[in-house]
Amino acid sequence: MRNKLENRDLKNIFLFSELSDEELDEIRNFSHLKKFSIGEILFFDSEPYSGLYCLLDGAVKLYKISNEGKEHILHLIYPFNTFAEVPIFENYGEIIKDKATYPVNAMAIEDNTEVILISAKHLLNFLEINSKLYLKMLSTLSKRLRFLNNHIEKLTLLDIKKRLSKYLVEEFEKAKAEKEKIEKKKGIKLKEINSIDISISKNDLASHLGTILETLSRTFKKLQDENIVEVKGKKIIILNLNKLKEYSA
Amino acid sequence: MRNKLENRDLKNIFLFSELSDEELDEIRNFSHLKKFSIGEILFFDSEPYSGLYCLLDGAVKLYKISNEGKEHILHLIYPFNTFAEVPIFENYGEIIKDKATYPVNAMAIEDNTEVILISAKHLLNFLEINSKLYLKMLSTLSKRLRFLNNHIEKLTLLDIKKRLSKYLVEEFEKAKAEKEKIEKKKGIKLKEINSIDISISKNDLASHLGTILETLSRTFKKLQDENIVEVKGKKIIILNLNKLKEYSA
DNA sequence: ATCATTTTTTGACTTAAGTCAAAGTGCAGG
DNA sequence: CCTGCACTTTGACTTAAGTCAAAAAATGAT
Repeated sequence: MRNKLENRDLKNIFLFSELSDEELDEIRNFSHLKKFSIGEILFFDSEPYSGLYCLLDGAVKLYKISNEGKEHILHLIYPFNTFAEVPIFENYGEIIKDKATYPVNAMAIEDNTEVILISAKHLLNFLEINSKLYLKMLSTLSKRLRFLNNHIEKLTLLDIKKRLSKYLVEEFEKAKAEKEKIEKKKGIKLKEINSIDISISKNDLASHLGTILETLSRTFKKLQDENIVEVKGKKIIILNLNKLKEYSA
Repeated sequence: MRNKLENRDLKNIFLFSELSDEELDEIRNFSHLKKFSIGEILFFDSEPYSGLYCLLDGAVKLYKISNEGKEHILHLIYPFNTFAEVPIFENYGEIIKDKATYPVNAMAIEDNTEVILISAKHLLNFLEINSKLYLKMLSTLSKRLRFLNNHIEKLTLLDIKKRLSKYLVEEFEKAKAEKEKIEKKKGIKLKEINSIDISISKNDLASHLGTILETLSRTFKKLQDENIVEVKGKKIIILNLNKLKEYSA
């Protein structure tokens, strides 16, 4: 629980990771901390743009909603990632005219979600002087582009069983990488990972995979019937990783 | 038909539009012209990355293919646009190690498609010295991100009738904007536009809208039966723009 | 523990879109 | 102006996924 924004909060953010304390002080001058409870809206799409967000704690979903109320989650954001950068650069110059809008809706999906809101105008000025940050920003946007590419590929070319399989494999790899990172850092050996903890609601997972809760439930059941996974609420035990990889290929 | 790359070719490209002749000469030093016939592949996804492309003439589709051979077109590229920028910045540093790959497949969809291939390493060096280009690059990527956002929104939240309606409205608006641009430039008055010429094959259009040819055909028929459009081969006459906009909202 | 509320699963049914095959149309080249 | 090939439309059928409703399970407060 933060009451005040500190430099060490900013240090964790890729974009700012190599800045000096003086530079971080400057960033803090045009940033401020905001807190949200689960379900609260950070911003709506089409809302006038106010600035870049960094997530410090909790989780945020970036999503679109159709006229009929159908939702699709484009991104799930976890701590130390930035989001809503696009309007800063899209029509540079226009941001000054306050005509820019957010490209998506953003909602906190955990309690005690803490974010920093960074003024777009000030950041743009800061970047101009600290041009080494441009490459970091370009890297962030490029990675996001590749992510969306892959996301579209999954949505349009794979059926739901394959999409879910792929999601599970990816989450599993992430968890393994995380484990190895901790092992290296602390020099200890942790026990082998054989399951995934789904941190979001099943509803949100369905929406991210481009389907609905019922279909997700049935798809989990299929994988379970084939002895590929075992579903224990939000814990998914991986029984046959190879088969899962086969499906997601 | 170009035999040699000239500075005036580069002038039309947003990224290079404000460079001096000396700077353009430099760019040309690490770029070269390539020509493709319809159906020829510029690059495959997963192929080692060689550099950024700019389209000078013709048209290119950027697409993904599933194991089963299903295709989805993510982008249609028209002259003076750049593509395949992502790998340059994604993991900066890694590009030197030649490990980067293209994120999509690219195929020429018109004869006499002419592109420039710009060496990634050299461009990266050039940008470092001409850092004013960073913002242009950020703008390009940001626009592409918004485009992909909208693309995903359409694919996941709209049915095919709405997707086609939206596509038609967008193409119509584009054609009108183009007309007005010419009118302003030449100071003349052109006759009102009431139709769209679809420049790509119906198959490619279907693939871009996330469907197949037969479904596209049936959907055109529905719009025609409602007296909203009239389909004359590749010419789509817009009979009721308001209704079309209503559908695509 | 018990009850109420939320979340998840299951069942029966509908529907949008895909598949496969055949018929129709148009257009390029001789 | 024909002929052949490619593109497009139409028809009959299948299928994956969505809808609606009810049952079951999990969660959490008292």
